Amino acid sequence: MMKNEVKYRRKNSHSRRQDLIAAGIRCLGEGGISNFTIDKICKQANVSRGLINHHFKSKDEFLLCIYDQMTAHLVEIDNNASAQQHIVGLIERSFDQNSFEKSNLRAWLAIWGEVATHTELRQLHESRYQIYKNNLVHSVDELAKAKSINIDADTVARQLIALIDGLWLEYCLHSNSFSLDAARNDCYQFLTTQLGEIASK
Amino acid sequence: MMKNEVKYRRKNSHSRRQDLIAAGIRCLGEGGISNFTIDKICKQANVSRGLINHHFKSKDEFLLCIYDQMTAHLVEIDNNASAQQHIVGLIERSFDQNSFEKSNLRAWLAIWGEVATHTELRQLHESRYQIYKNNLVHSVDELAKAKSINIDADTVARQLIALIDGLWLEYCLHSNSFSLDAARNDCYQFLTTQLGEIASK
DNA sequence: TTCCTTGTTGTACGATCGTTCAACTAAATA
DNA sequence: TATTTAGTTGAACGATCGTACAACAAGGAA
Repeated sequence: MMKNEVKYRRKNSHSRRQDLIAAGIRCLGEGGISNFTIDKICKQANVSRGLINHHFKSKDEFLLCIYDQMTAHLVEIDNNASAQQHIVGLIERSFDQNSFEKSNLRAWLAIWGEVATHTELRQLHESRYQIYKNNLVHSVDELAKAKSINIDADTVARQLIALIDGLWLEYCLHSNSFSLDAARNDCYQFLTTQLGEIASK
Repeated sequence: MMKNEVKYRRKNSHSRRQDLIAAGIRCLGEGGISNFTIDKICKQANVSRGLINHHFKSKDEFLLCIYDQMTAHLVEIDNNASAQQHIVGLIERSFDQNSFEKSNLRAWLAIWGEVATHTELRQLHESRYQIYKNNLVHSVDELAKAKSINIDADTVARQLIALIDGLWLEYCLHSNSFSLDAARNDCYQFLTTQLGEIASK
């Protein structure tokens, strides 16, 4: 007889939830919301079909947890970083080759598509966006004041977010149209016209 | 007896196809790709379940026709318009209250989400984008030359497209965050920094 | 009026959807 | 070792998915 003939290995609730969330994000990334299926998610996570409903109340709540995971890093703030470092970090992270592979266009499209339907998801989405934007407004304002430049920080933040999102979207949809370097430069050029010279890195 | 006791009224193939396409776009807009269902589309179009497969070979081909319809106006060019009118028209149309209601975020998100999966859809998408962008590059280049401004038209076009798309996305996802007027102004401000003063309308 | 074309209906099919739940068992506890 | 806890399985449910197709009928042609 073999020694380890166990049919499956147990994990504690937290660890298994993480596995399932990662599998869910992978499914979203590979085939959008149509691929976001109990069957396929469980297959991705190498667990049986019924397990996901043991760890999550419903599919909707599961999606909420996935959104939480996907956006957590966007609202984290490094208190040791300067305003400029915060802004530059945001741009660099948005167009970094490594993190880029992970953040998947289709996963985001799917999530955004669901925001209109699911009340709780929309609430979390709004809340995350407010924090994300306020952090940026604060940094832009700080930087402008340090440089004695008179601008509307709210407007500049909105424009920068739009530019980043638009470039990101455009790159994902037509990756051979331009490079990530070009996208980064576009952002820095915009910042320079608004806030003067920025040391990009 | 009533005069018109007909069970249904016929339409020619073209007219019925248009009805179904309109219904399909409405379904996409209301609930994304999950709502894009033969059942629901036919209900929207007030026809029976089986009719759609009579007028379209498959659901995939139907989606292709929908994309064609949704993007047709983006690649049309008015030969009587100046370069500046072309660019201004693009911005105005992107953030016009009326046309805005029709062009629905979720329909676009759903379409973009499918681009990665369906080969033919991706090909049409790439082709449309190339035309759309080339038209803009051409206008930017013409305007810059007329003003004797030395810029890279390709870069400016890319940035403007990204800004428009990003603002549009941001507005759709957080419509109470800023106004369509603000979005328009953002675009004109960007253009002004690149090409000098633009008469916005 | 009768015939014919073709637009339209509605049922049927197998596959897959999200969820439930009884049964099982890995692994910690006593 | 025996008992308990709780993580896991897999079958089953009704609903809905995309597609196929035989039957029907609207409306023009003869």
